[in-house]
Amino acid sequence: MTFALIDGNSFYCSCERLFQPKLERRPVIVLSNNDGCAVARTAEAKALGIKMGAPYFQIRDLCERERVAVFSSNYALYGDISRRMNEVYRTVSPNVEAYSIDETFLDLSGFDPSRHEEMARALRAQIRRWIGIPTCVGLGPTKVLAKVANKIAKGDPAMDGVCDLRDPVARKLFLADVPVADVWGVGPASTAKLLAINVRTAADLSAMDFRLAKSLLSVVGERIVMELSGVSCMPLESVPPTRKGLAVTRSFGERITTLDPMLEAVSTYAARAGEKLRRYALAAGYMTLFMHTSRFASTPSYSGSKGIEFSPATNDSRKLIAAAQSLARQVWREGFAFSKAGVMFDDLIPQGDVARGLFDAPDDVERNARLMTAIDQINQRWGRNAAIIGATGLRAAWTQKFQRRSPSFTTKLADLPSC
DNA sequence: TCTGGGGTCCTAGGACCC
DNA sequence: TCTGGGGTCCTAGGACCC
Repeated sequence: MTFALIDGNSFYCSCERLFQPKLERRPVIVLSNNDGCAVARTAEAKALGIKMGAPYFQIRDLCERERVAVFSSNYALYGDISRRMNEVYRTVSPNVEAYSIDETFLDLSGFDPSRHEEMARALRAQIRRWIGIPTCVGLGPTKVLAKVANKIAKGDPAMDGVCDLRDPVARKLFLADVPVADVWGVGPASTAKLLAINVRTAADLSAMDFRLAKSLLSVVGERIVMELSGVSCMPLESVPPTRKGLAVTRSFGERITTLDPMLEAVSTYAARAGEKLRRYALAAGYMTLFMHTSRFASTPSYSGSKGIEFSPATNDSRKLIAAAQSLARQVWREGFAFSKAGVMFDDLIPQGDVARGLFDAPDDVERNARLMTAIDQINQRWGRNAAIIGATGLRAAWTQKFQRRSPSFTTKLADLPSC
């Protein structure tokens, strides 16, 4: 087996640079929703000491002083660029797994092994030329090793964007320099356990007795050890598995202290979740609503949630909104400043499998589905919120802040770049 | 006083990912 | 003043069964 993992360098930042080439050498960061934290940083920004997840208010002065270009996140743009990159990958091989918005695994096993590295370099050059995004590629006999290889390529400019860990001898040397915390699947809790028994590097971990790994880190750890030692046990998933849950949750732009705006917010989230469900042709059998105060605030804290079953399962926004409002009234407590709320859906089934409710006339089911389709089409054509269902909110104080959003260069006609 | 030995299913919570 | 928004998988433990 040979896996390649290709991903965009500082992906969100690179997307922002695409249309503003003058940013090419400047530090760039992209903020999370609500302009909360730094979630993407270019090499120049990392060099300034800006950490992943750093709250923006803590680094604002630094950013101004160092002329860091700061952007609110623009997921419409990043999603569109991501889609184009995957189109290019698929011209190389149909055996492609789009793992995340900026990472894709390719299975190169069908090609001549002596050409794998050359293919990786060619693909990288092609993405740079056609789409403009700089990338790195990791090659390995397993997914975990391809991930490690990719990380090594990122950290060492001398590798020119490609690291090949297929050869076991070379691999041993490379892995000895990789901290165990940098291995895919090894988080803070596992790192602490491993360091406690003196397993410090990826090489140490790959040499670990896999029964010990299992007792310490469960089957997840066992799999990682096997993959690191070159035994593939994580197959390429070219068909995405059916999703199990779906959520719409948001922090508020301003704290919510009264019930009405809360009802408005959760109704809006429920409507958005309805759109998502219909886009995937799914219906939900269970809904959970939650709201909580800020975990950073010193004011009184409260966190509450409550669920409700839908029988039959539904994706009708009006039912979702009614349920969200009813749950929100039950969870609501006076006297708190809420910072976030959300709706989550489980027990998802294909829309076509929904049993008709006992009291629904056959025509109703059809009619309701047509109404939802119509709303979705209007919103798709005329923009989100062109058609809304009563009680969902639009420009309220609680909506999020995106003060530094770039234009939607590729997905909105009005934002098309001009010269 | 002594009080079996399995199964299965479900859920909550932890850990990890980007 | 200001701290994201999604997901998945695994395990432990309780409920329940015979």
